[in-house]
Amino acid sequence: MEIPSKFNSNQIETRWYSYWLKNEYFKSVPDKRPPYTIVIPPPNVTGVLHMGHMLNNSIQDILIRRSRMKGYNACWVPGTDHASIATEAKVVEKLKEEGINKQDLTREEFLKHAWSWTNEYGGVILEQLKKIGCSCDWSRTKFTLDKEMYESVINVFVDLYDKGLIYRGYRMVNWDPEAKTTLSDEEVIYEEREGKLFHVAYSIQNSKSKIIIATTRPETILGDTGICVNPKDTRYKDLIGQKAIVPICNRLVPIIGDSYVDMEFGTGCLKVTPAHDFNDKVLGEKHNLEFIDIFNSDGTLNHNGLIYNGLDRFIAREKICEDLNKNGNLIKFESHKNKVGLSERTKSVIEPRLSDQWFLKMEEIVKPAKVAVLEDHSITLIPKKFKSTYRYWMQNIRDWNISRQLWWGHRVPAYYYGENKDNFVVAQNISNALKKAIIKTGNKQLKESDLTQDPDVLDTWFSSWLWPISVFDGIRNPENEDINYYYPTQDLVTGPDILFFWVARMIISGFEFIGKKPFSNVYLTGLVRDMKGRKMSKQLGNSPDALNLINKYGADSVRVGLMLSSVAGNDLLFDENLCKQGKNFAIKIWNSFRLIFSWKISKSNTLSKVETQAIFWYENKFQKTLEKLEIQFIKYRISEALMTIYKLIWEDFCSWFLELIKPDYNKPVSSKLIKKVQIIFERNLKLLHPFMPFITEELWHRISTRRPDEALCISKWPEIQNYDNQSLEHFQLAKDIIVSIRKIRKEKGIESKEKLILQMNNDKKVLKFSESIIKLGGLEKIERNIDKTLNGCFFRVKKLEFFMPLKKSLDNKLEIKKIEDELSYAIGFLKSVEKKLLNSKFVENAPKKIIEIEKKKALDANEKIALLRKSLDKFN
RNA sequence: GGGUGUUUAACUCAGUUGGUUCAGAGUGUUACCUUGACAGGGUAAAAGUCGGCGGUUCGAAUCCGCCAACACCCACCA
Repeated sequence: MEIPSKFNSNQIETRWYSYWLKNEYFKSVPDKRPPYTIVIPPPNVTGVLHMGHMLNNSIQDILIRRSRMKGYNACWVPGTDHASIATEAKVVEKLKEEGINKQDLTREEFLKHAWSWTNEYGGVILEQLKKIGCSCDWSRTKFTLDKEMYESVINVFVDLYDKGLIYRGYRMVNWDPEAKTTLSDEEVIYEEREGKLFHVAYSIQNSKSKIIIATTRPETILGDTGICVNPKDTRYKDLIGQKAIVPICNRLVPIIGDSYVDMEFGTGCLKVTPAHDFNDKVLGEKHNLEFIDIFNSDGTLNHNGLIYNGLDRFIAREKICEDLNKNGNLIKFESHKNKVGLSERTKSVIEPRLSDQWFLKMEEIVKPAKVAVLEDHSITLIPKKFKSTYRYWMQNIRDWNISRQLWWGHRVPAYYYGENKDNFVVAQNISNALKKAIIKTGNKQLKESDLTQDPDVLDTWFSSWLWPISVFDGIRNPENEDINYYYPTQDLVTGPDILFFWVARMIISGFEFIGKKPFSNVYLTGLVRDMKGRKMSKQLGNSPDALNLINKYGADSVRVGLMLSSVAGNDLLFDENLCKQGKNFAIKIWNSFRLIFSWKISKSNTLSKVETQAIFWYENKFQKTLEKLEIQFIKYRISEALMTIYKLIWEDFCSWFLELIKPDYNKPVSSKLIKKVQIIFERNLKLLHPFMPFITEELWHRISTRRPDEALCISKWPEIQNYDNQSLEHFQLAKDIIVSIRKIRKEKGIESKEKLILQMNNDKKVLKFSESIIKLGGLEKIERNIDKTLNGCFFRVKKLEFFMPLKKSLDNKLEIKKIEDELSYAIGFLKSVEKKLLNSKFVENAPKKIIEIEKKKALDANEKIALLRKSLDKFN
């Protein structure tokens, strides 16, 4: 097979991905092997691949591919999320461009648009995952709105409702009076605005004194149901328990005490409007205050607004101020900066408004999830620093508001009969609902058409929290083969920003619905940021186009680039140069392959001494590296593992091993050597495959013709074997000597072609790799004795002294100075060690081991000093 | 405002219960090297008072306290 000199990544990527798919290497069905399962964090169905996905999914692919090679039944389940808020917003926007208003559509019409949008763009991101090499079992692809997935969510809702864990309540939501819709927190932007702080006097019942409050929104006075002061505030604490009279509407409201009130702010007195402020709502609930809603849905005042009924909230504000002033209740106003929440789309000021919602009681069901992570450690968070975040959340858990005022999603399975909102039943579908309603009311005349389903849908997380279960249909069918085999899964890889939203809730649901944890390890990646440390976002436009990067550098290289700097849980500053580094690495591997397979092969079946040494050393080095790699993987130090392989291949394999066995120009190598090198090369490819799947598969097939069952991606990961550490130390010594020789060559300007002689006084047996030293040092030979009469220079490695006779005349003074410098350093070092050993406190307190080490340091230093003195003798 | 982290070479990061020959890696930088896989390369070198101050200890990058800067999550102040 001809080997192109240039490596073209794009060509091989498509070829090998379709080869993998054709042979169904990624497909998994339960069998006798142990399972290794990962469920993908489902990306938004309408999303496009960004750097965060690339990082996240590269890590999952590395873990999956390695496990597959290690003999596990690897199953990576892909899929997408319907992402109600994001998707609905996109659809609304698109319709708007076409001149269609959401309000003008029926629910069914809108959903039709949403589905056609989903069918058009949905799954694009999954195709993009294929581009980066993700080895998912695509036959298992799931979407959170698929029929089975939908049913699972509904079943869970009904189940939790029947257990008494779901209840109806109300909650403050962000209301956009212009669009007349609820906004999620993400859709509200806060803007600093210059406003006014009004000081308003409230009379106190049965008293001539007044109490003055400060407010930015005087129109909400009409909804006031309390006055609050800090109980520690000596100015007001005596008033607690008394009643105040709200101006204009003359309502009698209690004066309450709560430490929430900041004594320093305004007058230290707070008016409480529970129906129109997030904090006031909390206070209102805590102190049992009345909730009075004063607004219509369009932001005008309602009947509770009395004479202001029908006026817009901002006009009402001015009128009320005027009237307060007339009545003498407006003491003063001052300018005041505050943050105002605006609707992202309509830019109108949002109005906090009470709204009916569904809630899930959390207190009881979180218990096993707390234990699993914090007590029995059956679930590990990586890195473990996230445990404290997890703990904090779990201890401050609040009931989960699971309803959303949207159409795109799983519709709340509650059915109302009659006008009263409290008359409803919860059921899987309308026919079940009818049965329940008939039983509940005793009215056999009820028809399906008398029932109205709740218009809201469920929070997206209320479907994603079931993901590890529902992808295996474990909710509807808890005893099926898949769920029994694949669940619990092993690893979950995701970002720390959704540790609470998603990860914690999956743990909760796992225990609640299956009675088992959903996964054993959670690997939390960092956020991908740009070189300035900014989060990558569309608004900033600082996110590189992921697919462009792949085209430019190749998928393998981009994967390497991302992995090189991504320590678990630490944000990574993404620099395109890292992809370049990845590409250089790919090219290096490609060229090493070209070198080996360009050699002429002789029929000889022997190995030279250097070749034997090189193979022996590399075998040992490989085993030691493999051992290191296993540890790094156990600890999920994936970027370190990549660096380990990077160095094994670039340094050990290319720079040392290949240089050692490289034949002289145009000389052949023995067939025996080629066979050995081939095995070594194949094993290198195996270690590298999870990180760089495409180039490794390509080279694997170039080495020899393979049957389909011999593909690299399903080949066996090398088993760890014993290795000889001492030999590795001996080779390290040889390397140090070679480096010293190269240094002298450079210093003295000796060409690499010129053969040199190395002399030493020790027995040559101390050098186990002398032939290797001769080859890479460019030596003629190594001699047993140092000839002191010759011109040349000394160097020392460990405790050995070497001398190289040189033809060039040398400046002896310089040589002497160098040795003297080294000597004075050694003497200084010895002194500091001796000082330590003379310190009685050190000797008394330090562990024996440490003292031994110090003693050895002194001994070694003494030996070195002697050696240096001997070298100096030569010059005298 | 509450919480959680981070701060080590020009850059991105390691540094595992305080203790081996004076803190490591990759990239970058500098010098030299091109007919023999690869200039997308090779060989070598330089580069850090471990954020600041104080404490514990025979000994601190590592443990404790305070301060500073930055980041993320939560709540956003009448």
